[in-house]
Amino acid sequence: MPIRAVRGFKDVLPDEIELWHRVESIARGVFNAFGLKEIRIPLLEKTEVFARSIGELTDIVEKEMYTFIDRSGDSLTLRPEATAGLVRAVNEHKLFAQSPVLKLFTTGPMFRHERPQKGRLRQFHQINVEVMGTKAPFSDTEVIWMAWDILEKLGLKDLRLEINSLGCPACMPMYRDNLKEYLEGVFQHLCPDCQRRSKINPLRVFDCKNEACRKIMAKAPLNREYLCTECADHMEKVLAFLKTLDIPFVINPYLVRGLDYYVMTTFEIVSPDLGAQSTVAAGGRYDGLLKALGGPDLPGVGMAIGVDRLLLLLEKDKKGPSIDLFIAALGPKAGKEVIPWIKHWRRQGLAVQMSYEEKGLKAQMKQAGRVGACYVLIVGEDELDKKQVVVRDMMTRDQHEVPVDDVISAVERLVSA
RNA sequence: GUGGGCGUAGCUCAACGGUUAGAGCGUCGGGUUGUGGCCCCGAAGGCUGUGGGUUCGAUUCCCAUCGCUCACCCCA
Repeated sequence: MPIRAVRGFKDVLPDEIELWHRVESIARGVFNAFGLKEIRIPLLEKTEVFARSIGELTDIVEKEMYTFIDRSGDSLTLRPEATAGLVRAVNEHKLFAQSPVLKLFTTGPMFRHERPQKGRLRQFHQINVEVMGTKAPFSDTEVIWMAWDILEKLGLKDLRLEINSLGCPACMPMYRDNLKEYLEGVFQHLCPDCQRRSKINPLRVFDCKNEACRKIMAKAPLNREYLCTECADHMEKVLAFLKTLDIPFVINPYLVRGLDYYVMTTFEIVSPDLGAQSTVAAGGRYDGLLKALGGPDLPGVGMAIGVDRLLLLLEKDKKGPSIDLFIAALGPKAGKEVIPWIKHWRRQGLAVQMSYEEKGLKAQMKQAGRVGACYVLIVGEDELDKKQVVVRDMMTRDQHEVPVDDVISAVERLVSA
């Protein structure tokens, strides 16, 4: 049995890499337009970074983290998400002292020990955006806008933006208490799952697929009735900006985030083509997070795009590899003669290949075709005797002779044309 | 963690319980002794995931195990 990759960890093979580059380059373009700067942070953090921010009682912290004790006895964790570590970094380097508003992005792998399924890997990749230092509703909208823009530029169809306000520390507890009270009243009528949920994460009961639970929850109190005027006002402005930008949305009063630090605006962008794990991008506001990690009381809003899920939605276009020039050298003498030329062309940045093995011309032509060579240079004993080499255009199948002394510039002219 | 589906060539898949487990694609070679793609011919490539059991005989049926996958849960 050959050694396999770890469960839930996937290789990105050469055939797929072009898609990754496409996603990354479009995202970078958008971030540049929105004035974001990139930050790169470690994959490993002290466990408390996540425990204190995500929430001790969340599934992520309770049963999904890759946590271990290292050789010096510290409890470390492979990051299950980016925001906590990023906020830690911002705090540690006092980046908020440089400018009142920080607009940052980062990309990379996250790790959660879940059962793998479609759109859910144990190592998965996110593109993260964080805007810190402002409570302005427009910053919420801008974060959503970036996610929407990237997905749209990638040509995704049928996306749905769902949005909700969770309320702030002033009004959220009021709603939670009321909901809990309601759930306690109907407790024995709920399914076992919901009985559990009602204690741990009461909002999740709204998501239950059980018919009886749904009926019960249809009469449950809704959070929008409990939003304080500040939160309601904030939400209204965020939505108004979305309308101005022609970004369609639906309000989903049951939308919850799985991380404790979220307040007020929360959103998801879902695709109908993804199966059960349909969220391509999601995010929200986390005003208390910096403070919770021992920093100043600065607000923040952010989002994450699930890159692996996004890639499931993109068409793989199968245009194979392509290089500028393939050199078919026949015989050991030609093989040697050609090396200084290759050195020169590669220095110029041309993509040049030749066969490692001494093979017949037919085999080399075949290889040239496979690697997608635009031109083939045929160099054999005959050519060297005549001081002429043959240049073949693989598209038109035309070929002509070029003097050996002129070959370097002749090829450069052809390729640049 | 729980449940369903599936494990046969590098890939996609065939094979009523019955000879030597096949095909397409890909790879390599030949047809063309120095010219790619199309065509024709040929070759290499398999412990049928693994271990037990039933049977005269198992890729096929049963059990276990491992892996993949989808869903629950949860989330990007």
